[in-house]
Amino acid sequence: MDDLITRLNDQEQQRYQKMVRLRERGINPYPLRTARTHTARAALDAFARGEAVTGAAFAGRLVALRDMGKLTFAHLQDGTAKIQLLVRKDVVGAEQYALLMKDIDLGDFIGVTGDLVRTRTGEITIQVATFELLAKTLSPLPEKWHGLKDTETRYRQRYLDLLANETAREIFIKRAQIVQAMRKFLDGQDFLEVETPVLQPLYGGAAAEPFVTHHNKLDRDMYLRIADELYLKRLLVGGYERVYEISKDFRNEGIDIKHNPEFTMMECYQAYGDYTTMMDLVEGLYGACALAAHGTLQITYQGHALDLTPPWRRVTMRDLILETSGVDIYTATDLPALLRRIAELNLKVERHPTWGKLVDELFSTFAEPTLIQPTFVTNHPTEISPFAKKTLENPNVVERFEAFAANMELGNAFTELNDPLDQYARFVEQQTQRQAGDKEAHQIDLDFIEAMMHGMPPTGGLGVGVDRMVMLLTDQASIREVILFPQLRS
RNA sequence: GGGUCGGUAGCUCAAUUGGCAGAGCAACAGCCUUUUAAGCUGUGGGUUCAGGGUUCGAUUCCCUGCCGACUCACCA
Repeated sequence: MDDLITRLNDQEQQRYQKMVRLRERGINPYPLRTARTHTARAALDAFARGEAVTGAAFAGRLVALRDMGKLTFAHLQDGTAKIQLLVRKDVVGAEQYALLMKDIDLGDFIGVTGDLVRTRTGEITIQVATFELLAKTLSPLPEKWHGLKDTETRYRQRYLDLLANETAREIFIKRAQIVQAMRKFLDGQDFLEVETPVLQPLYGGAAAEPFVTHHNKLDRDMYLRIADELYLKRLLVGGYERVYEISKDFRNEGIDIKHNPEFTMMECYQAYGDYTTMMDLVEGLYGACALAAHGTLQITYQGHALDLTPPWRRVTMRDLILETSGVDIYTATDLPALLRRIAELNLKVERHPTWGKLVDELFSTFAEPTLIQPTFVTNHPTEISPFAKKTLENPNVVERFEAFAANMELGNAFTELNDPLDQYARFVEQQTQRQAGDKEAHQIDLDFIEAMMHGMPPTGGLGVGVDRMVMLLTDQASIREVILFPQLRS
């Protein structure tokens, strides 16, 4: 403990000395119990309604002190609101008053009792009768006016950000409201919330590199899940018709303004639905969450006015690529033909191109930057969609959509593939990609195939990035602003 | 992983061509009975991210490393 104390800076040393003085006078700086009768919000509201609030007990953090000599104004912040304190030396007594002035610091938790009054300026204020220390603070808090701006400190010591920056506190309240609305919406549609393994012997359900870990007693490597898909579908084989899971997924990829290695995903599956069912679901879900966070479907994101009112625009990937790049992927239907068209556009080609990957590249480069208003982009290449059913008209593309708004992908859904033999063939194709060097291609999951051989109903499935949704609904450009403890470099 | 910019007191920020490292808030000692970024007087507080180099002298210039932001690559 001594080594901790010697590491304290000068302000922390002073606070520590105050704590020692308090103990010497028989005052426990960390008492066991708090007697509270009112939150700041409840008391302010009651008084504003004209009710008298007398002999009330409050608890919170001391966040401002204005010492006028024989009286002091202060502000107490609790979990609900900030409320002004008026402490008069002639009311609390010289000894107590001196305690406040000498040994209680900004940031300390205190409990006060008193009556609510209005000051001359009209502010509803607790006229303090008694006060006591509830918890001593050793480190000074960030400055009251400029707040805390240093991004590294804001993310690494999020508690300081939440204390100093009102908007940060509000974002995570909205996040909770959004997730709550999501659950309520899905529960209301008779979806069953389930939990599936995070720790998996094989990973799958998305194209991504996993985090690898090791089980010591079993002496085998395990993977943190990259998606919930393959386990949730097993539950449809098991007879549940509508299931969903809201959970962390993990992808071992770069970190940037829209990607965190662990992120929250909502996946749901609905038997006897298809991808159009999922479009209706996305519109309903986003609507419910937007209403919970905003009370309206008209939102502003990074300067863009967005209208979430259904129906959202629905456009095929082919039409969108044709419209934005001039390339018709239904004319250039094989790899050599598409490569020739792409060469004309001077577009860079990756090392292991397939027709599907090039289509995706064309889409990302030309079409995606144009997608501001909510849009369902449909009918992706079969090659990059190993879990979706092919369309009747064209086996090169599948019944799939990705939802976009403000150039951000918001969700991904399929008419789920339930043909075990086709599924096996897709896995084999993925394996080929894998052997060609694509680390993100799927491994063959025979256990999943076996499940599907027992029969899976026709199903619509959907994945929605919860962090992305919160970004959109709180107007935040960076995913780090909507994750309490985001991954930083080290 | 590449590029650009940045890291100075507890917090927010200054510091001229390379010449004693400063301010506001916070802290400390005082004054003040209606303030609310209270005010007034005085005081203390620095591994200038770390290590090396150039120089009489480095917060400043150079190199290496660490950390962050943005950006590119990557990313269903």
